[in-house]
Amino acid sequence: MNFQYPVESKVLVAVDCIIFGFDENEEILKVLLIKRDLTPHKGEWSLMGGFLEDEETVDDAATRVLHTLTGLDNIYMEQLHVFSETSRDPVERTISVAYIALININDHDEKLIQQYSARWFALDEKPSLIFDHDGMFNLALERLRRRVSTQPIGFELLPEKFTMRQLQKLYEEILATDLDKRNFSKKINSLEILKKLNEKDKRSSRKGSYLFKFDQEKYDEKSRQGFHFKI
Amino acid sequence: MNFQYPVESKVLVAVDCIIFGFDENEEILKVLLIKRDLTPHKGEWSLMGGFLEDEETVDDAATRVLHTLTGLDNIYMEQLHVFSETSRDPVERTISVAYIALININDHDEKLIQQYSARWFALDEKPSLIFDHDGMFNLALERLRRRVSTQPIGFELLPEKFTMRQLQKLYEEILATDLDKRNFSKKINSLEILKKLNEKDKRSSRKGSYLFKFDQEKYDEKSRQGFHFKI
DNA sequence: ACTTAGTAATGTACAATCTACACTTATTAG
DNA sequence: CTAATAAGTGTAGATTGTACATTACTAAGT
Repeated sequence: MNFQYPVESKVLVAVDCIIFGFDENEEILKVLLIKRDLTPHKGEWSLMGGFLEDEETVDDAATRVLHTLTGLDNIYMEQLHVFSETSRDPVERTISVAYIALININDHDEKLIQQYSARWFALDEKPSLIFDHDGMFNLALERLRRRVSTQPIGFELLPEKFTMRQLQKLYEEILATDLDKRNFSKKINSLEILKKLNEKDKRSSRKGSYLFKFDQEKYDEKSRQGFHFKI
Repeated sequence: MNFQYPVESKVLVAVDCIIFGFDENEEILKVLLIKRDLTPHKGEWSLMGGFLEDEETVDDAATRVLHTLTGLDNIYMEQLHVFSETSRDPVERTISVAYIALININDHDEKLIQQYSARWFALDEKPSLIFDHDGMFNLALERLRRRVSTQPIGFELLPEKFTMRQLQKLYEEILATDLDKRNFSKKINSLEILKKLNEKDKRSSRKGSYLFKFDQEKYDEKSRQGFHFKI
């Protein structure tokens, strides 16, 4: 095409990822942060991010950034919000598209985490972040809280096979509330989107507790029939 | 500051607005579209949009764009999603931040609408739009359907004073469903976020129907106390 | 082989909310 | 004073949510 728009200002576009993980041992939610190695604010904590490249969508860029830090593909990821205060990045005008990502904390590549001086932080130990990253984090947590009640995304934070207790602890942690064990499993089971396996996790007790798997096909089928996930 | 990022590609950033309005007479939801006066696709239907300027946030840009077309300030507006396919705009690489806006269809400035060759379309008469604007519209409608059940934003589409019937028709139209009159008003009243006025709308019947106002203060107070709007 | 320790698994009664459904009331135009 | 028109309202039954305590299972230790 030969058309061109009248001269308009172009800006740098970045993506920043709020990466949540669930620590199975401590049974708490954590966020993955990196020590920034660019000036300004070198050495301070920051979200993992990167700039949009020529042949990428912003989703592509976020996928790339997530892969770079974790070594993982197929990470659950969702666009959060565009942050565009003119002074948000003191270096140059940059707008940033924030993404929420959910990963199983045991899956990621330790070497990469070290290479980027990254660290998992319990939410109540999260340091202050550079630029407007604290705002991004807060919005992400809010969104996660709402999403986890209306979409079956909690499973993204757990291993493929998990116990009912793990799932409950995950929800309790994200929603910052206590739940009744009986009511919780009743509720979850009534959704009919989990497969109960003939396999037990024996680490937690002599009796062992049954493992479950999220049944994506069943969920998709039910969704097509108008089912809405709700916890 | 004297730092500078290594050379990264900058891109054009646009905002595009999906503007919904509720036609009180026809009792249907409509969308405001403009006839594009730029090449390419000159003369085809499009969302109202504009480019991000130097000293603006994307919210500012959307506010400006909305004001330009409607003459209105304080329009309810919400960031929807970033669209960034590399080929989405054939002229130049442009990413667009889509916004949903809700306005009272009777409030806008007729002259401006004419000046921009804009027109309100019933949803089932919406023409195909340029670029990826159909995708933006579809996502906006989905989002509106979810939002209207969980946030008190339906009122943005009605005049300040409205009847219970109008509110119900609005919900029926957005949710594309029929609702029971008794259950609906019971539900709405139980939320206790409307003020019933001592004033009737006599246009619709000899008896006349009471007018209501959304009580923002009461809503804010209840929200602070953990209340969640839900229809 | 029996006891113990420790978590897993499960059911019920009551309260709250949702759903379906139809008649009476108020008003004014004629 | 009658007719026409939409507004306004209640109840019973079904479903869902909530609070709450006991029994079941397993293996390790004696």
